[in-house]
Amino acid sequence: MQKTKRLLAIEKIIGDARISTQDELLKKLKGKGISCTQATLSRNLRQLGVGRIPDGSGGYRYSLPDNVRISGGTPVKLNVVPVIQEVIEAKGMMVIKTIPGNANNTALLIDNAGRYEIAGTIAGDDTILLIPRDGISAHQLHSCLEIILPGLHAQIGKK
Amino acid sequence: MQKTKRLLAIEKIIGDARISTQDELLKKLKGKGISCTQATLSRNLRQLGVGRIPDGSGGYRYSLPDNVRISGGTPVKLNVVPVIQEVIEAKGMMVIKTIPGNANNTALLIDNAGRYEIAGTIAGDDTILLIPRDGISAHQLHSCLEIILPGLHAQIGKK
DNA sequence: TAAAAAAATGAATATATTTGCAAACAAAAT
DNA sequence: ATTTTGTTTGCAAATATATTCATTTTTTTA
Repeated sequence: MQKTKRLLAIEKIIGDARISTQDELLKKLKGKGISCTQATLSRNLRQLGVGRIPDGSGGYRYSLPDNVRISGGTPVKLNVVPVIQEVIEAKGMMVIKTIPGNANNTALLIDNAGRYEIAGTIAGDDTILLIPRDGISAHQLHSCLEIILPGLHAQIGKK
Repeated sequence: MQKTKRLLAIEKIIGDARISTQDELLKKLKGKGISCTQATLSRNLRQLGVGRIPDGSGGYRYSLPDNVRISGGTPVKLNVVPVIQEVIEAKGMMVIKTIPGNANNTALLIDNAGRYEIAGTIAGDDTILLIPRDGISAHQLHSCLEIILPGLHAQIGKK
């Protein structure tokens, strides 16, 4: 599944650099060993919800949707991350433990991110089952979660 | 100064309707007695900081920058808005009543919007206290809430 | 108020993005 | 394993958007 990898790479690039045309993005991808046509990028960008907005200095830049913005974007969601206690992989899925009563909040946040990689979530009181789409690797899933909850892994288990 | 009037009209139209091309916008403007060429719109849109983002259903729509978004901006978040029952002002703060068990979800959503106007929120089971920053007027607070939860006021109390 | 400078505009054109369609590929069903 | 169904992709064409240049309009300055 080449597409998944490409989608992730696109988000990474757009989050990190100021990209103003699809051809520019195309070259960056090539630099990472990923190749496709501009037409495909057009479709992918739409699927990812990536917008094109004035950059304030006469040009345009592509911009991740609000709930996916990575680096220079929105700050870490401090209210949410601390509620997560543990992340466990099982059966190709992911089990997320939260402090009591917070599974729903957190699952909602994950759902709202609208990630391609995630087929769905089921939340109890303090446990979420996160079901990845077929073909998504554990690594990809981790990257994806890290995007939704920046700093997640660094914080788990720390007090 | 024809331009100023046009810029204002553009913001209004884009805030209220789902516009997906500049030609479409051109026609709406004509309907309001304002006429210019597509080239001018292209320049104006950039100047206004208006972006073009996927609308979630296969198309694109123009979108006001975050700090200008007015009425019909982002689509209603169906998971959350229907849970709000009532909004009451008290002591310069705002009390939001939800259906039972949903105060946390909703407060979380508000917190995540990362609005400057809001100093913080406290949520019980079905009630949220929203504390505005000093110097924020009731009107500003309302506008701000309307941005986070578009259509909020229109929906309260209905059904 | 007239002259000079700056900003705004339209027409035409260049550039960029999206889409229809057919082929390649992958997944599901038989 | 083979057929069927659905998804992804590239190519070429269609649309949409941005820009150049000449001109007009507005603002500033003298």
